[in-house]
Amino acid sequence: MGNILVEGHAPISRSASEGACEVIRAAIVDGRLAPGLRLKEEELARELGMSRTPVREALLILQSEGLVESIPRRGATVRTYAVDDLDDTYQLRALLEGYAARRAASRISAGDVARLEESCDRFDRLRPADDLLDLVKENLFFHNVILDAADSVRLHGLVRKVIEIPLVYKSFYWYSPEQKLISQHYHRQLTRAMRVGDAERAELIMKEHVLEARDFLLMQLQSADGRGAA
Amino acid sequence: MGNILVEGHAPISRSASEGACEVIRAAIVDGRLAPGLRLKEEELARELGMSRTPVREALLILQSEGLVESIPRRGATVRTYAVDDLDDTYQLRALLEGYAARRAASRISAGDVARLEESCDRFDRLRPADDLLDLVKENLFFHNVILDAADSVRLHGLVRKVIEIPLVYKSFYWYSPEQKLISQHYHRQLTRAMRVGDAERAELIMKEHVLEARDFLLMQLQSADGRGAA
DNA sequence: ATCTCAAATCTTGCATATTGTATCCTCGCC
DNA sequence: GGCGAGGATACAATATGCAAGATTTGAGAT
Repeated sequence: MGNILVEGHAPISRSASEGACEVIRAAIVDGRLAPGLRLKEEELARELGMSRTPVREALLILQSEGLVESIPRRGATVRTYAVDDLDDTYQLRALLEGYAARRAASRISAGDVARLEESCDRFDRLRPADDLLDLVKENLFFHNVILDAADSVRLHGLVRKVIEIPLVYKSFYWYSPEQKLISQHYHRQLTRAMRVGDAERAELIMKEHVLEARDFLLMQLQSADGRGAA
Repeated sequence: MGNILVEGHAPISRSASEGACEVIRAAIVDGRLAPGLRLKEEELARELGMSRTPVREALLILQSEGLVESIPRRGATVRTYAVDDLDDTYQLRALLEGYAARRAASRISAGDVARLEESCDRFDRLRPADDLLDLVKENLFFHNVILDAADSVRLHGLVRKVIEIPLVYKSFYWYSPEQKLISQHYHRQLTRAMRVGDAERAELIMKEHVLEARDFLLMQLQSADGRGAA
């Protein structure tokens, strides 16, 4: 690998381990490190300009986050997901994010509602043709505001654990302009439910929103032929 | 600490890190390592008969599991829970275990139903006076069977992350014979719902079961005076 | 007697060395 | 010519060593 890890921005993090963890996580999530790729400690250490120890620690953390699989004595690889797994994951995500939306609806501040509306506006203006990553990020931002408004550190952690999945498995979604429109709609509806504090409705919409994303994703993956694991 | 870590049974685990992890986790969960206690790498390493490296890795894993807190350059401590935190945790547990019960009801095998019934029988025979730990473990076993029957690795992982809380915070529950009777009842009802495959009912009962546990626990903690964090 | 500042000590964080194990390759044997 | 044993190799797992940072303790001053 040709030093795809080191990006422009300076390493803000205090400890080398955390730095390594962030860099590797980012690389996995946005696809620079492809699922299934072998992660050799020494190689990563060399690229990151540190010794193997902090790399080991980073891999350990990523493993417990579920982004990395590690076979004893054989090293670590970027986790691959089977279709079943994705199904499972998205159902959990629907459950948890639905709950988050319900909680958020009765706690959210006016400021956060405004933030949601701004996000919707930005979302409207984005074109899939422009940059897929922007869409993904805006979507993430929207969901994050709700998650924060739910005001439960534990819930936040759990959801993160469930939604942090390599981009490969997500970007399919946004290729379709109709899907983007539908998401736009759901985001607007969610924002409305939040504004008026309708918790039940918020939960319902969020669940459906996530489950539709799952359906679409699974459809894409299946039609992209029978190879379940990517 | 006077070697409270090394228990009788031989270390089955292959790697030293995993072994350390299991031993320390067990010690935390069943209270031999009290919440708030400082965990010094060298001390643990000495007691476990290994070097600091695997201990470090174990602590890292336990940290991501939420059982230990670690301040950079200041070391790790056994995590303490505030009352708010417990509330939060139990609500999530209700959500997740409720979902698990729902899934399990429509998938569970006859063998697992039998296992649930046996667990109920054993539970009936236990007296709080005997050994609190037995009660806690039997309860854990019951919930685990359902969790397994839900047949979702991810869900299992999430629940584990949420229910693995030092025993200190749980044992209160069983001090009261009435609470034990009520739990017994819910376990029986859950088993019945599982047997007939009533998913909605199973979810409902499980949620109520967990939420009542929360209520009782919070009541106990609050009446045990205002010291929220133990 | 108490407060403050500094040195000594303790502890973590990272690096490097060593060991152990699994895989692969090669050479000899069948 | 194919197959298996033994060695070479690559890599992870653990140990050890060293430096930087935090905490504590003690001496001096107020």
